[in-house]
Amino acid sequence: MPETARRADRPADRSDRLSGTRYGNRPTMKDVAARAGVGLKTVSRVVNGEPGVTPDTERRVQEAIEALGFRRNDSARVLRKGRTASIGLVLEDLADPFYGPLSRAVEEVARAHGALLINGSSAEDPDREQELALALCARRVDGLVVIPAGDDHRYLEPEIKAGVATVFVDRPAGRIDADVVLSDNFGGARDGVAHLIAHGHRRIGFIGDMPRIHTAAERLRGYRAAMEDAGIPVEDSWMSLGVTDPERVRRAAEAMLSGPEPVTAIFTGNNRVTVTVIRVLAERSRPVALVGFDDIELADLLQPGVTVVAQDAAALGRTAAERLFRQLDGSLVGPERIELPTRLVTRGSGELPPAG
Amino acid sequence: MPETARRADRPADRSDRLSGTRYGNRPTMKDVAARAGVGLKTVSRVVNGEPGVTPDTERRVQEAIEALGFRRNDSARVLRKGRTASIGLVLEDLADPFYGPLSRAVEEVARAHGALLINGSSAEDPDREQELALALCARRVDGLVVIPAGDDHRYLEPEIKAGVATVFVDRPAGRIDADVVLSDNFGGARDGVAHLIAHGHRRIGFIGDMPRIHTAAERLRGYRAAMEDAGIPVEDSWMSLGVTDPERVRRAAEAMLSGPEPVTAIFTGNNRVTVTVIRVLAERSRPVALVGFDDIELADLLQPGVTVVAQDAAALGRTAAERLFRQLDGSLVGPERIELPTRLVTRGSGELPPAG
DNA sequence: CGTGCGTATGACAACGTTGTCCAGGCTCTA
DNA sequence: TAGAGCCTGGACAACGTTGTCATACGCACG
Repeated sequence: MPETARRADRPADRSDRLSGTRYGNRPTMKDVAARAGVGLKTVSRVVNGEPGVTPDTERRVQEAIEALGFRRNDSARVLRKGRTASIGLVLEDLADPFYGPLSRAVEEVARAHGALLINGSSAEDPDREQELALALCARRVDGLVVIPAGDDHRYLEPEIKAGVATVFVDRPAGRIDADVVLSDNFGGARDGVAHLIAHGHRRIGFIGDMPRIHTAAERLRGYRAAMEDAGIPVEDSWMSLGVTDPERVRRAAEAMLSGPEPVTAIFTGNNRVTVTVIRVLAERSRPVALVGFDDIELADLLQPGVTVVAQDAAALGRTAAERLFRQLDGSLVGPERIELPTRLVTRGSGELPPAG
Repeated sequence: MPETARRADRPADRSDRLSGTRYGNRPTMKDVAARAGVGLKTVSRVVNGEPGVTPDTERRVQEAIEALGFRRNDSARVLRKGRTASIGLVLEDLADPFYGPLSRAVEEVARAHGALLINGSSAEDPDREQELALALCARRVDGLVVIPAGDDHRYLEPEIKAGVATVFVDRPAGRIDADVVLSDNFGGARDGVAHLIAHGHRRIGFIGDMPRIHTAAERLRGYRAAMEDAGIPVEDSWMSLGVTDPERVRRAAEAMLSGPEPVTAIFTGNNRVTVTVIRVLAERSRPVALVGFDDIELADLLQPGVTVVAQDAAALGRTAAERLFRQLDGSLVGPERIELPTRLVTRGSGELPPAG
């Protein structure tokens, strides 16, 4: 059945919204032009605020637009103009409180540049990250902000070569040379652990994510560095890696808190781990010091307040997005790695002296 | 200067990325066809997995696609096909922890239907909401999930008429008839306040947002209803409306906790207010009961644990998105209002007996 | 009064894809 | 072996917009 016939026929078909292939007979510039009795291009001029239209003509066109409920089809516009004024954000999990502010910051920068934000969660799955990133490229986003889930981003090479501005955040890109914005994970962790050492701790536990994740590896490295700087040999039983789900974190924490020589302090490698460890410690009578990487909400209201190494998620997002738009300006020379400082926030749990 | 000339010229121009109007010479199906020595449509068939291509031809095409780094231009596809396989989400603030899970839930449903999610924050500004929603319509999203900031949505009428599926979440649409998915704000608040009354409280304070916001009004109504059911006359000094920024919440709370007849319990109208009130109460020696609307993270770890009326943000998002895709299926009859139940989570703060 | 110029307007092609339709070559059967 | 029918592949138009270019008109000036 030809398209045109379908348009006119069967207006009462109840599944019209879907089966009507086109956008339910949306008016086009041609329709507006016909109604206003002007040429197609004149409508285009009015819609885009281009000069060279008499006030009288403009008024007629505006009336027609109003009457028909016309709205410019940006798909066609994009096809013609080449740029979409939209950027993509691939993150790990929108529901994670860390990414809310980050995402919001990216959005604000995009908005300031007149661009929309399209985003999706990779759920920490490299394949899904790739699928998502390429889908965004197919939509011809002008740029891409990616929080890597995988560690090989060569699949983006053709896209970058084709002009898609790309910035990686939170974790570095894998096997390609690209802009990266990250927190000083190493320095932050080192400072946090040094803080515990400064308060007299020597047996300090570390619970973090798999070292295959860059941030986790860096934080572990910071832990080791601080211990080494203090001349404290690290025992294997103090470290628990690749552990994030609450049950395993709980077991790991309990393990290092038991035995003849339990740890007197714990450094946690991310917010989810921190929360679980707080629960474990709350059930114990003997006080254990705690410093966590990433801030958590209400950390100051707990007893004791939770000392953390805080990252500025919003600053990460903002910096990345700004860098992306500067790529689009063409005002950047080459890929760069930007590291943002972390901040140690002391609230009590990190200042507890060693017990036992 | 003609487009084609520009393409080829000045490859070394350092602002190439921007000034090159087109997508940096991206290969098209035509290019792939030429390289593979086949017709344009054959490439289209291969890309879309349509039948009618010999394995040998398909292989040649695939090789050409690989070699050129071709990626289908979805803008053109959308223009031709009419549907974009993307939906828009207009929410209040991505950084608000309430909207993270909601947004994520919408995304999951979209993904299950093969659609992408484009979103933006209205920052509680009706004009910005409208601007955003219409921008999404210009992109020809198939559907729109809106968390209203304003109370007049007639501007969406032409869009809805043109076939844009639309669902409002968390707050009802203003002045148009549309699908709405919300929490039982009235019932939840009433139950929460009744809970306090059941524990012996009579002088119960209420701190909430401006009643012009639907959810705030409903929660206030729930508060009043519970009090009335218990035969307790409400004094004006117990209620503080339109107060959300921390400083003013603090003053409001302190005011109702002072004087000759202070309240012995407080019901807070949303999570931000709850958090501030927790801080105020933490500084006081005399225990004051507290029930908050919206759950907050780590609420169970505080002393006492915070009793809340919890909404299921993810369920709101999921329900709305599913309803949206059912609109697109054409399997729905008319607009409907769906109310999801809330859940009272007792953790201690709401079970404190009246003091003084 | 004619020429020249500037401004308002419209005709037309192109953007990259997909749907329609037709041609040519093949197989299968009578 | 010829004709019918099927399968593969390609030519072409269309989607709605914008950039380019040509035209027509009005006005000032010589």
